[in-house]
Amino acid sequence: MAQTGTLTHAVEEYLEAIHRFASAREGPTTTGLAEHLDVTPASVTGMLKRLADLGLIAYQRYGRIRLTPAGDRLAHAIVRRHRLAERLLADVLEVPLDQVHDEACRLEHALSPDVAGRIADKLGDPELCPHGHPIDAQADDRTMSLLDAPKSRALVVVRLENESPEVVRYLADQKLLPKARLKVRAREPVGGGVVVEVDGERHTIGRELAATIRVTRPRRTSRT
Amino acid sequence: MAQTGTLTHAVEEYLEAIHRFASAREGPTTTGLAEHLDVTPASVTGMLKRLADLGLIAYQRYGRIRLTPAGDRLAHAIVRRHRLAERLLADVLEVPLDQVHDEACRLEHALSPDVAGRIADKLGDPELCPHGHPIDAQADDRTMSLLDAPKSRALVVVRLENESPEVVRYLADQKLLPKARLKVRAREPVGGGVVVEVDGERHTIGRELAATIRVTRPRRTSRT
DNA sequence: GTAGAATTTTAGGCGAGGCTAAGATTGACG
DNA sequence: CGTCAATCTTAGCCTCGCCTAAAATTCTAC
Ligand SMILES: [Mn+2]
Ligand SMILES: [Mn+2]
Ligand SMILES: [Mn+2]
Ligand SMILES: [Mn+2]
Repeated sequence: MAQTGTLTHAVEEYLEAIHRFASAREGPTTTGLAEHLDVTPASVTGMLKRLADLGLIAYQRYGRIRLTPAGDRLAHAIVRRHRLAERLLADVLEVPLDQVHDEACRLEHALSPDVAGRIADKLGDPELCPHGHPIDAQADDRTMSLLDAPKSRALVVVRLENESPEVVRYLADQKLLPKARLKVRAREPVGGGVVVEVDGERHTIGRELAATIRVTRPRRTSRT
Repeated sequence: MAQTGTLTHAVEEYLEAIHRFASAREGPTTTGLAEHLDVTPASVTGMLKRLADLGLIAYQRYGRIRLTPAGDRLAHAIVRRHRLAERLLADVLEVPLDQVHDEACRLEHALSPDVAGRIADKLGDPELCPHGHPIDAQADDRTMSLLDAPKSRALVVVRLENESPEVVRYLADQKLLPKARLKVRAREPVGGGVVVEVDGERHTIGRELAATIRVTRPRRTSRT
């Protein structure tokens, strides 16, 4: 059983990745993790064994990958540090949004619980990271994927599941960052994209990308 | 020849340590580095070889350890990130001074040049770390060790060469942090300490500790 | 149900960076 | 100058985390 302070960066990175897949309701797979972490599937298998030995995941060969309660607790702590780091970078240091994720992904391993707490204090216990992910409790999720969203209804972007620099930069150009208001105008048939209207303009978002954008009907309270 | 982004944390940590010894006019030694880094002398020898292969230090068995120009440039960059991190922790996040060094010692490896630059911007290009070490150029050093300081003259603490939590906490208690004004009142004979008067009170500082406190005659401009 | 494709795991290997124990070198001192 | 303690290096070993190539398993389609 692993102790909080004793995890290597690699172990933390795997826990974080597994947690992300699970949160996105996507079963973590060997290949998926390999792509996400930019290592080979063989390396993932090796680490999965080690994580299982540490009691952080439940797993047997060729089987499902799931965090144990202990692994989940640790993963949450890591993701929390990541998101607090993102807020510090974005709000205090004014790092451009598309770089924020990658920078935080290194910082998260260097933040002590104490410093993380001080960041939260300093920023007034923010609820969301700059991409719209909750920093603390996962709460119940009333969002839907942009891919599944109904046509012609007012919608708000809640969060971006894909935080890579290219995606964030692209969506920033389209004004599709969290809090952006939009409507789905059309859906192109057979594998085509989603036509959205945002800020008076229409763009087409490809299926794969649309699937990673979570939206909701606007909350009455959020109309500033 | 090593590239900036390609250094491992361990290599960075050794460069930093070697740089610290050199800055403190103390020749870096295998044993000294081993103690500082909390590894065995044998491990240090192994790493020294690797650093020599990388062209970062000039060194041959049983010989002097010196940074090459390339190693020195990298070491400076690392130490600069360390001290900027310290200022961020101390000034923005209000981390207690005695913890600041250790936290920064992990953060320094996770800061990109871009983020380091933004910290410097945000803080208005600070000149000193919270322990009194210069963040950029080393400039000429007019300080002396408290151990060598003349009796009965007004002195100011410039910096603490030893930034460990115990030392910083102890000196904070004695009000001997940078900018503190003091006078040497006496020197105990044979290995004894230095009796200083600070803030109206007298304390005795042991030889070893006194040697790590750098002081100077007060600059006329610094009398606020 | 089975062939072929996709996925996953094993086997074997490597470099980084530690360790211990043992040997080499240096240097201090009588 | 020689001896002995301190310092430093070598030798041999270990774990972590990655790799490639090959084998095993599962999934998909017919
Ligand atoms: Mn990460
Ligand atoms: Mn985020
Ligand atoms: Mn460090
Ligand atoms: Mn400092």
